[in-house]
Amino acid sequence: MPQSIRPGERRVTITDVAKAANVSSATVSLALNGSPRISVETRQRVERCARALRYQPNHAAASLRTQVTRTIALAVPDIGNPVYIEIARTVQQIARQRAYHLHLISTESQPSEEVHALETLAQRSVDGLIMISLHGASALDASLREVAGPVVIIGHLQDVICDNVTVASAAGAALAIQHLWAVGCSALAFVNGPAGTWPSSEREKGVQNALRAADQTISPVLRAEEDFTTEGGHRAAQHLLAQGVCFDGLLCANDLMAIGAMRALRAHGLRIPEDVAVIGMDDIRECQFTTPPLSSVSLMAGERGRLAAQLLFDRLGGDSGTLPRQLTVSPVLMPRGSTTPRRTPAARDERGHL
Amino acid sequence: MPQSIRPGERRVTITDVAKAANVSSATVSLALNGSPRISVETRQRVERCARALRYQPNHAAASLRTQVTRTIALAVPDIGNPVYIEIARTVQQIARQRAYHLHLISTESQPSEEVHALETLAQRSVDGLIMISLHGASALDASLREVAGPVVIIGHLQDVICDNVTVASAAGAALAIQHLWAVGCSALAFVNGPAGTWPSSEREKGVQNALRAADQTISPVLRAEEDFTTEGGHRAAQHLLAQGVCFDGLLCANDLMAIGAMRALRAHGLRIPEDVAVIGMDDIRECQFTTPPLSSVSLMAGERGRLAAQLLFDRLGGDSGTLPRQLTVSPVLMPRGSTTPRRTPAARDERGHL
DNA sequence: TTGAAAGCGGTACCAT
DNA sequence: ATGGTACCGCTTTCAA
Repeated sequence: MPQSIRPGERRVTITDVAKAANVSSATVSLALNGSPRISVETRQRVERCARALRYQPNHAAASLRTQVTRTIALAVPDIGNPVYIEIARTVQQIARQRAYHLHLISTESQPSEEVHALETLAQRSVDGLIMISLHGASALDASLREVAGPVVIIGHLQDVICDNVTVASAAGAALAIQHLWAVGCSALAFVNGPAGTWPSSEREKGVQNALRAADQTISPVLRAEEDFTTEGGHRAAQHLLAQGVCFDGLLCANDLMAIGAMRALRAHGLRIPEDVAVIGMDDIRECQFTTPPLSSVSLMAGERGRLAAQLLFDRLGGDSGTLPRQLTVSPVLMPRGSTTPRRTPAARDERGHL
Repeated sequence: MPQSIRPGERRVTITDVAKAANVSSATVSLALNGSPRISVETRQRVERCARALRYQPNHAAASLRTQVTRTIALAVPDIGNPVYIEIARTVQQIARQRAYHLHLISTESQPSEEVHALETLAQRSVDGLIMISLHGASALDASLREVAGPVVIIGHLQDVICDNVTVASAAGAALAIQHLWAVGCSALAFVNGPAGTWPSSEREKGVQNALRAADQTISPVLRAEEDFTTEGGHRAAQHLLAQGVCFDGLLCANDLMAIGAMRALRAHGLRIPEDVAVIGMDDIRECQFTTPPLSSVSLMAGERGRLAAQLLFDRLGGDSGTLPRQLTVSPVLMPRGSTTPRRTPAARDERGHL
């Protein structure tokens, strides 16, 4: 007969439940885990006792024995960037579906923190890891080769030594440049992210490709390197303006920077899109709420998260033998108010940024 | 002599290190944990061997033995809301300082998920928990009373049965209303959040108080209940407009809603702040990047995170006997472009929202 | 200063 | 269908 005992200090264990239900601890374990080898009657009695005693299985004990934690980790470079939050939501959702916990880690893009994240795998804190890395994972290469469990990298990989999901961001940048031309821009500026990161060099490459592919004579493209934040974009645009650079179309390496840049441009008396058309990349939700709404190139964040989670759970599902797989998603142009075509293409000459 | 062995499948344990270093596993444990009772010489040898074998302590085993995980959890209602991210960053930072891991959980405001978060405590997955709850924790009351470890609630608590930090959001709402009057508004509208949540009822109360306290005759205050998202604010504003409601000042229950509302107002041909002054609450970073910049009432998110973490770590530091403490922070008005005073107060009569 | 051994709380094998 | 019991890998007495 189960009775509602309030135990003092000691935690209630499987043994307590066993005693209360007059069975062995082994039986309790089987019953609570829904083994078919236990009679319905016994299972129900055990369940009642467990509930009455408010039994909660000790996670550490179980995972020590089973070598499984039912937890995965997601390491992002910056928890303040909405695009990673987007990925986190998707991954979280899929993890929940599979009854896994999600450990969210913000690495602040520091390699030491990234290595630390990989170590949680070795320490058996988590069963698998999805990591978003901006360094082309080159710094992680060594750690990655000896890693102690399934890892999926979102981002670029020197060699494909583990599953990874990328986006054709060079193509995305080209898409953006072409769009700026299409809406009537002729003098383009390009605010890139920090040098040495893979996203930055890919975007650079995409811009170059677009220029080469264009029939028209090459318009001057200017660059300013800043970090991937709103403040970075703001500073970069101010810098461009201070140098007296003349442009009527601006591509920023991501939306956060574009939002910062728009603010700087407007503070400088420039109208968007009449004087300068602005486009970002990522297509974060905020794009819809700026004035004017910010055009962007979607880098399919949610989709990348979904694919990464899928790859990871494939591995966790036992598919550990097969070779690393690489998935690449294609960017999609999202034109909005910040790049609406000039009504009067001829009026372009009137522009000026003062 | 340590040698760089590449073990096959089996994980390398403390025993492997012990063998390699010709000591017992106990000694390895002591040495690696920096016990002073181990000779320097031995410690260094052990450390060399551990490194050579790439030994990583098994977290489950250690925490099973010590009953400590060095992990805390933070449960937020919605990971998509920047204000919770702000709190998460602060908590993360403090946790890192103390060499604790942070488990971030998004409850989507579902009581079942909140209870689940509490259970991770009982399961010994984490040592402590900070939870942001909108329900006034009344649904959690029962679970909270029997909780198996230190908990800090950010938000309202029916009875102060555990540490908690709140913000005087009623006072904040009053602050906002007074500000709208101060800048020359006379007909106010108020878009509140979902009914039944503590933040909503507090804001309502604050608005009422401000009205009562005002000498002037009471201006009509209108309300629309929506959820705490940009979309919610957008819908609410559209609704107000569609009903032909006349107002020149708008308070939204949070910034996300205010941003959505501004978009709807502008789409309706209204100028901000000339036709309608708009103010939100929370003071999220995005406020600075809207057009015009959104006035807000800071609810001190970062500060609340910091205090909560502090309370929690006090408990984890052994201070478990003392009574629950309750901390309340005061809101701060952050006036920006969306509520700049009318140049010509008389011109108010000209306003109209079509 | 170091080693032997007893757990921590489950799970899973092997009996019965 | 159930019970006995040997682990999982580490920490921590207690002895030597």
